[in-house]
Amino acid sequence: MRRGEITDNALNMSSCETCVVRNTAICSGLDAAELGLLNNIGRQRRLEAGESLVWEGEDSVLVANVIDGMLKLSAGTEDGREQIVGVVYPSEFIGRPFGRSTDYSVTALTEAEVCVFARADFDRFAAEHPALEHKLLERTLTELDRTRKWMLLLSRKNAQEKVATFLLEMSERLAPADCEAAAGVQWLKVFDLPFSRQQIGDVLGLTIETVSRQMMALSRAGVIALPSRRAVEIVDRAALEDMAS
Amino acid sequence: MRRGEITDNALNMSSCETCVVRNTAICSGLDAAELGLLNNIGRQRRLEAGESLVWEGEDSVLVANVIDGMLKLSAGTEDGREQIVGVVYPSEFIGRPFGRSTDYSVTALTEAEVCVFARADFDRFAAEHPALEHKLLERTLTELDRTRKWMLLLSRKNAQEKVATFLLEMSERLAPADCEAAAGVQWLKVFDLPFSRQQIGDVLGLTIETVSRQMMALSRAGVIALPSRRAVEIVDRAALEDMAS
DNA sequence: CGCTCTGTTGAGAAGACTCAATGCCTGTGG
DNA sequence: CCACAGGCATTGAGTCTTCTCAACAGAGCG
Repeated sequence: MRRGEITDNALNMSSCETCVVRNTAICSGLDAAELGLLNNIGRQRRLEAGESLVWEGEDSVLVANVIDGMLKLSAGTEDGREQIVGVVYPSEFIGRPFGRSTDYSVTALTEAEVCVFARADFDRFAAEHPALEHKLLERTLTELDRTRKWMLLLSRKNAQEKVATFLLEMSERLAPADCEAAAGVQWLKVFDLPFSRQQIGDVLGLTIETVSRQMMALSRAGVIALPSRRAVEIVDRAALEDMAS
Repeated sequence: MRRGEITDNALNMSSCETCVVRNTAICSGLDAAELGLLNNIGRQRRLEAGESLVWEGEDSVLVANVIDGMLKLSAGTEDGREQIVGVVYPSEFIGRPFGRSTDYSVTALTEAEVCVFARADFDRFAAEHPALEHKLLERTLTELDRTRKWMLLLSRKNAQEKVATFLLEMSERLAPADCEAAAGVQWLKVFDLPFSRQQIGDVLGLTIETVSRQMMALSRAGVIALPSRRAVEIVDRAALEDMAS
């Protein structure tokens, strides 16, 4: 364990410079010297799919940046109903700086690579680096907008609209970032869902059976194709957009 | 009009110093000199109940601080379904700095007093005053947590739990801030709802009829009393908490 | 006193949920 | 390479909650 951590740090020493999200994460406003300091307080960590980083209700002692992979933020009622309240993608930020409590769990959906900080260390660093706080503020504002938009889906859309909207969002957010270079490709025609049917249900506020029925209905209608369990092909995007309302 | 604005500014000149939310709003980190500068770019504005400050889809040119009253943030689908995605209370912040688009409308629920800034002016000021950005970041993080918690309610709670949760939240958030002084009173036993039944439905993702039926059921069960159209008395708080799940 | 707006009540329909059974990949071990 | 177990997904039948549509009641106002 000790051994492993030292190795992680050693790897980490060189990794801020070479980090794949170096120019898109909140670190992008920092110069080389600042980056060195940040490097000292953070460390990289690998998560298996299904592994949790933070648990609901636990004291929030960690914050993190996602380097690779996807994670879910989930909240639940006492009686076991769960809702995924957010999905975190590479270069995005996880955690609640400047605060104690966490109201949700953070769990890896795929194998993931994150850059972890002790909250106290991060808070101190952020307080001294306004550029970083500014980036974080912009991100948080964007995330708030996105979350509010999702509220409309949860409360006012029916099962068909929810599933259609979800598939469209996935086809856009799973598109690799460098597609901007290969301009024109803003979304994927074929992709693998990083979610099980159960998890899709947890995102959309539906049961697993309803998700399954809606996906099958879309498939039967020729709007999408389902070549394998996790794979989706968007056959008629215009129709899917209509159904998303 | 010119006349009016000058008068507003004149009033405003004295009002930052005497502002009732001076110590709780994002301005609280600023010293007298900074406050003077902020004073120059902002102006106070009074809104009637029902009056809108920003419209959905419109370019976001304004940001504001709420001095008094309550406002709603609402989003809608093309076919007219509406969802209230947030409620803003005194000392809270409205708007999307550092960004173009607005995805929701801002409308006064009660008569309200707000301190308005042109977004460009505010952005510039914020960039030069990290303390203000820090306050704004904390607020935005808190709002994001609150919004995520509301998602759980929208997607996983039934009508009874939704209405019970709503009434409890109202009894807490409508409690005047100075109750901290009169320690122990964290919530109100009797209060006037700032929402119509329709608006409660829009907050909870329910129809007006369902809201009405649930309120009547709670009343019949002796958990609450409804002395008038807008008034609510919490008779058995423990029972109401149980029902909120 | 009547008008309008908001809220309440009722009956029926629709959508999603629950429970239960079946089918189909995937990975493991013979 | 095949057989089998376990997990995930699909399908079906029936129920329940909420919505929809429609009528009515009551407060507030001119």
